[in-house]
Amino acid sequence: MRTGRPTLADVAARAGVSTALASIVMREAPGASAATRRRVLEVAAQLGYHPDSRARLLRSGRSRLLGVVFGVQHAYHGDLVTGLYEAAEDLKYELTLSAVTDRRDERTAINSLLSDRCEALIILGPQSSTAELAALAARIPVVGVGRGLRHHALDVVRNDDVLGLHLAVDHLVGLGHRRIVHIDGGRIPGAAERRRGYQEAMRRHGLDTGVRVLPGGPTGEDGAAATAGLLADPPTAITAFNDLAATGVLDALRRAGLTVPGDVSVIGFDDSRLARLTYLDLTTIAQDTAEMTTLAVGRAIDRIEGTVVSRRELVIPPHLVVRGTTASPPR
Amino acid sequence: MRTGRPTLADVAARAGVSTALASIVMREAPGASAATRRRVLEVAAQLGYHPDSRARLLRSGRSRLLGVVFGVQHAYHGDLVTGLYEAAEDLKYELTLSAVTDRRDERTAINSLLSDRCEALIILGPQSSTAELAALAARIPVVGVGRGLRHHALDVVRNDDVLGLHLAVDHLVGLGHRRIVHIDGGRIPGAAERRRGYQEAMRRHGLDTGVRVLPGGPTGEDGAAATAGLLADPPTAITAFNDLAATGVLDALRRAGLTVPGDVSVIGFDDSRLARLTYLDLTTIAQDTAEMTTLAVGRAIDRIEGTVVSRRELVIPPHLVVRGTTASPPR
DNA sequence: TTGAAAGCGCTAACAT
DNA sequence: ATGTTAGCGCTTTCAA
Repeated sequence: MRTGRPTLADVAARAGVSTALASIVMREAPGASAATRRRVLEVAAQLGYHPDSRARLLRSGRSRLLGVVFGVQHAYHGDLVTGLYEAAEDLKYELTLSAVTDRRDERTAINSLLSDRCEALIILGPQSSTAELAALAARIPVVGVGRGLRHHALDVVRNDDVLGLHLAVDHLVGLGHRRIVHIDGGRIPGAAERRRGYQEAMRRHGLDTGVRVLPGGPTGEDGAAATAGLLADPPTAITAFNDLAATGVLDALRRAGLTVPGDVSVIGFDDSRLARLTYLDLTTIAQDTAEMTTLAVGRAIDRIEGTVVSRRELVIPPHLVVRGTTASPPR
Repeated sequence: MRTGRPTLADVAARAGVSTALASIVMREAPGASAATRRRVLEVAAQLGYHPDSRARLLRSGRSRLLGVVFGVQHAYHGDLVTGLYEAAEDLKYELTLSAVTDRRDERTAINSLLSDRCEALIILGPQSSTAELAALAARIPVVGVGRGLRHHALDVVRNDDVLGLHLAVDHLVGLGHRRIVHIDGGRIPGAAERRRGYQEAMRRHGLDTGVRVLPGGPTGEDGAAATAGLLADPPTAITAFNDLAATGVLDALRRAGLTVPGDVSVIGFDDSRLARLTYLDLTTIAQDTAEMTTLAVGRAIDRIEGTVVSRRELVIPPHLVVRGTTASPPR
């Protein structure tokens, strides 16, 4: 039984070359003959050799590592991580993931990344205070994704939540709705912007007097509870803070004997997996995930490489996804 | 402006001690006076020093790192990763995550972990062939989670899918159902076991002649399609391969004018977030996530530390979660 | 309790 | 094209 894993020295010895030469081969750097290259690679495969990334990075000074903090429970973060991998790969950087869970907070996740010598941090749905993140940014580039962070030292890539609700309201008004209610997200990041987007769009359509915002929250229960208060005099359309809340809205409406979209139209927000279920078939607002991840990685690398960048906050327009929960109002 | 991040040498110099002593303090190892400890820690905080985990691990030989391969898009993997973090923390090991995405395959994910010098691999829902994993296991302990892998070199922690369907059928029979249909998962891992569990349980209740397995799959569409074939002569209860398929079943039933659970009872499998939505309120079979993750980490560490282990496959009993989609059959 | 020195596995600079 | 040497930042002897 072998005690350790093979090192570059093992490979070099067995191939009858110096470690430096073996290193050149493993790195696919120029400066080795085809024959040597072949032999070294063969021995490496035979020995099951994998370069030690820690030694490699330790020596070469740079890690070309992008640290990503994400909520492993957030379905949407999964989509974002997928996009980040693609964007990073194209630019020859690698990702190191650090999860936030119920018992592992963002600080812990960040510290672990710092010890991994990442060259920049991409934080999905940052929860730390702006001050904390700004302090961090003094030592390493920090890019927040999804939540607005107003600070001159922080880069942010986020969805245009205001526009999202403009699109939702425009769609509904286009269908003929005038009595449109917004169910709020409370103090959840993004809620204020969505609320404002709703109000602005309503005014733009001359529906100032119809503006009606109900207190709500991000969960299905929040959506259902808010809807309960609506049943006495139901509107013809409801914009929910997010898809999950929208499911609560749908549930409450149907339990009350109202049909969707026959009696009431409903729009969610996020285009989560949930919305795509044929079972729900929810009209919703989709964030441009690919664009956001590409920009986040690009921005992180710009910072690392000292590229001068003008705008610190990148706001990405979402788009409307029409499915089965919106239609013209009953007449 | 400083060019790099502070090293242990920087901290040591500034605190007026040797790096060896500073190292002792940073590692919380015994052998430094309280005064020294305080001073070093203070300087470290002041400098924003974070130990370089690469150098640290390189030198100390061991990494105490557990590599975790997971599907970043799989909601359930999120639950598992959360559990793994907790289990590892308790045992003083750390986790390194490597995601599988549409464009990043399991092999890539594993190789990256190998280069990180993890001491064991925990693979959630392994997709590689048993042969491939067995070859890997010759070099590093491999623990598969969730999917059965029959090989003497591989450790596996998985849910008892057979028992899961026993529980489902027992529950339905207890409610008075006799006409119970199972919608199959096709070639998805676990489908064969669930099918067998259904058949066994039906026979155990003397319902041999009522055994009816419909071809299906893991998606909502699969569930809906299978249900369509049932509408001419609907059973009083349906066990679906998983929660997602169950949503398709519910949708198809309700569209056909049948009520759940009034006319037909439905049981899912997984207790995913989906099932817990008040909107769905799906009776389902829950895997014991905490138990599985604890055992997976324990088993990985047993292998690393050479503890002798008898059983290579650990099969964890799931439990029934009764919600709103099951009731007594119509009379 | 503290310090000096060696070296983990690798890459980079310089030789040949 | 290939080899030699030094050293990344840390931990680990070993000695003081």
